[in-house]
Amino acid sequence: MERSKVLACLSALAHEARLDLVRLLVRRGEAGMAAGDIGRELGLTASRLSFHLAALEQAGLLRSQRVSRNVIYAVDTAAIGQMIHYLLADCCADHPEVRACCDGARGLSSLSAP
Amino acid sequence: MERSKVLACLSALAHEARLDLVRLLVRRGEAGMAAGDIGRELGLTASRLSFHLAALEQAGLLRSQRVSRNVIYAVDTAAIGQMIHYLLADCCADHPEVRACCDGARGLSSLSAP
DNA sequence: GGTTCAATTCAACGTTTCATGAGTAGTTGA
DNA sequence: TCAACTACTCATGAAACGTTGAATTGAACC
Repeated sequence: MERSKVLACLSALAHEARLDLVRLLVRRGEAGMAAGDIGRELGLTASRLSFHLAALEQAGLLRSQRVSRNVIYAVDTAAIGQMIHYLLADCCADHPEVRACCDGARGLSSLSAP
Repeated sequence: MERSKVLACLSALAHEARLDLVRLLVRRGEAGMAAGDIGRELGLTASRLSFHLAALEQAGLLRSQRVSRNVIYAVDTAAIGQMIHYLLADCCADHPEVRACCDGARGLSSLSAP
C-alpha cells in the first residue's frame, strides 16, 4: 500500500464514529450491512452516516453495493490488513518490540514497569 | 490501550510529517535524536517541528528528555504496538484475513486480482 | 551579568473538518 | 404515474487543524 493511501486510511479511522463503523462492519463480514441498519444500530443521523461512510469508502476501507433499495456496506479487510502491515514493516522497520506488543498483549515496557 | 488513546494515536499519525517523524525515530531506537537534528534531517522549521513533536508526545507515541541544551526524542515502541494490537484485536475482532494481510504482504484480495 | 544557542510557546491567519437540517435522486410496488 | 421508502447531496455555521514568524524560556559559555 502506498504512503498516501495509508495516510488516508489513518485519517479516516481517527474518528470515533468511523472506528465504530469499522468495528460493526468487520463483525458482519462479507455479508455487510445496509446503510439504514447501520444508522439505527449506531444512532447516527442519515447525513452524518452518509458522510462518514463516504470518508471510509474514499479511503478504500469500505466497499458498497446497491441491492434493490438498499446500499450494502462491507469492510475491505485486506485494506485494513495492508495498512497495518505498512505501519509495522515500512514505518516501524519491523521493530521487534512493536511486533511483540502487537502480537502479544501489553508490550515489554509495560511489563517491566510495575 | 483505551479507545480514546487509540483515537489520539491514529489522529497523531494521520499526517505526513508525523509519519516521517516516527519512521525516522524508530530507526534511531532507544538512543533517540535531538530536536534540532530531526528538523535538519526532515527539513522542518523549528516551530513546525515542535508542534508535531508535541502532537506525537501528547498522543503517547514519543518520549522526550532534556540533555543539556538539547531535547532528545525517542519513540515509545510499546505504544505503537499497543495501538496496532487494539486495531487488530478489539476493532477487527482478530479477523483472520486482516491478520493474514498484516503478517504477510499483500492480502488475499490483491492476490486474486491481477 | 550578558551573550548565544536550542527549543518551545504564542497569536494570527487560512484551510479543513464536522454536525445539522432541508432538499434531491433512485427504487419499489400499487 | 404516484406515493412510499432509502440513501445521498448540499448549504450553513461552528470548531479544529496547520503554518508562519515573532517572542519567550532554559541552559551553557564567556
